[in-house]
Amino acid sequence: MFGFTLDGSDDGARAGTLTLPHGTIQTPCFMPVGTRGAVRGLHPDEVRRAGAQIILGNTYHLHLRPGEDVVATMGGLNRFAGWDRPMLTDSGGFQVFSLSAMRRLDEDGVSFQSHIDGSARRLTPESSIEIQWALGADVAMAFDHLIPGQASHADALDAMRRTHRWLERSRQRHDELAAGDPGRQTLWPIVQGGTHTDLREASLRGILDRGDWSGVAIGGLSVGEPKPVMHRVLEDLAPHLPGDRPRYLMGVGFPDDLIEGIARGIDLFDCVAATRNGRHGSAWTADGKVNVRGAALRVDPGPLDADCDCEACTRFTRAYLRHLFVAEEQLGQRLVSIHNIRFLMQLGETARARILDRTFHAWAADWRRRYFAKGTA
RNA sequence: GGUGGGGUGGCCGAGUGGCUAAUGGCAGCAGACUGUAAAUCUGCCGGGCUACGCCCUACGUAGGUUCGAAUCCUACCCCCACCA
Repeated sequence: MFGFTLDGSDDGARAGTLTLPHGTIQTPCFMPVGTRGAVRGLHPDEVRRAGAQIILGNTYHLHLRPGEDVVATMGGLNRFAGWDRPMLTDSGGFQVFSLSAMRRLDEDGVSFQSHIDGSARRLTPESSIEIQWALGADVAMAFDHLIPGQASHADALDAMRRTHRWLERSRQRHDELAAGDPGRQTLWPIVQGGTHTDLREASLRGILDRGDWSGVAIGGLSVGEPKPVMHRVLEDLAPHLPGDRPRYLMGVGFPDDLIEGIARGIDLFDCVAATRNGRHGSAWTADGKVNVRGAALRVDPGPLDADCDCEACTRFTRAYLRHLFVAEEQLGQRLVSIHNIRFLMQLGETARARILDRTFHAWAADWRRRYFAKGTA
């Protein structure tokens, strides 16, 4: 039910096939984020046509609204959201980080003050797993503690150890729930440890000591640390990660992050930037970023990205997309979101092909040169 | 024709003697965004410079009062409301 086969590799870069209850996924692959059970602004068919193979949901947000009981009653997250392919739910661990101003952390778990109505909400490793089980995604994530990229060794150590303890509890609860239905959902652990090599390795060791996981996630990156540091962490980790399991770099990234991640053995990515930046009028192209609201596009008859096959690029001009943004028509936000998702999906698809014919690194070098040439990325 | 109100930077609109190149908002321009508290946020926005400072031009027009005026006075032009 949960499998991963390596279809090919090219000096560290990997191409694989991940099997999940709702379908298979060809990697490397970007996963669009649908925090509240919807990829912001988009119809599931649009997300699918952009090439998405799997999307995310979020434990904290779906727990607050509509509540996992509602989702479970309505047949689970897939049916509820009209998405019949694989899904993954984040544990709420990221909200411990992003909502740090309105939560209190203790050893047992985290107490939030709801960002919606101020009410008290509590997440523990056990409750996060219970919520995720009720939501019913193919992959559940362990409840982790991530910290800013500048965190000290001491703080990173503390958070890493807590993540270990919480992983133990997450796994136990998940085992209990999955005992009666082992093919329903798998649980993935998350490597923490900040920017510190010894902690990253210790984190991974602690994870591998605690079970035989069907996938391993790397978290706590792209949270304020310089990009070269993230690259170094990935390089530190690569030799120690199980070769026959998918590797998921959480919360990353931008196009160049996908290239760098893939080059260092990452198989899966997720990031809100494709849709958020899309809504904000920033589009990715092979030649770097394009500010869709910019005056330069006023009468530009060309497509956003000449090499892209998305619904925005094959049908509309840059001038029209700019007009939609200037006029604040929602269609603009949707089209650029679609484009950005498609752009990252295409990146994964092309990288996969290049890995399989073992020309990935040369291709990546060309890609970087072109992407950064104009200095807009 | 009379009475009253008003004319401020691309637009709307504060400001009623110095701290005003002039609050705000809009429009315009540029930028940010990485497991989504984000259809959000930030910066610029009269002109010119040997620019973290200086110089010019500016609050309907023309004069005047004053050390100093968008702010006070006079005349004129225009707009609005009401009365004839």
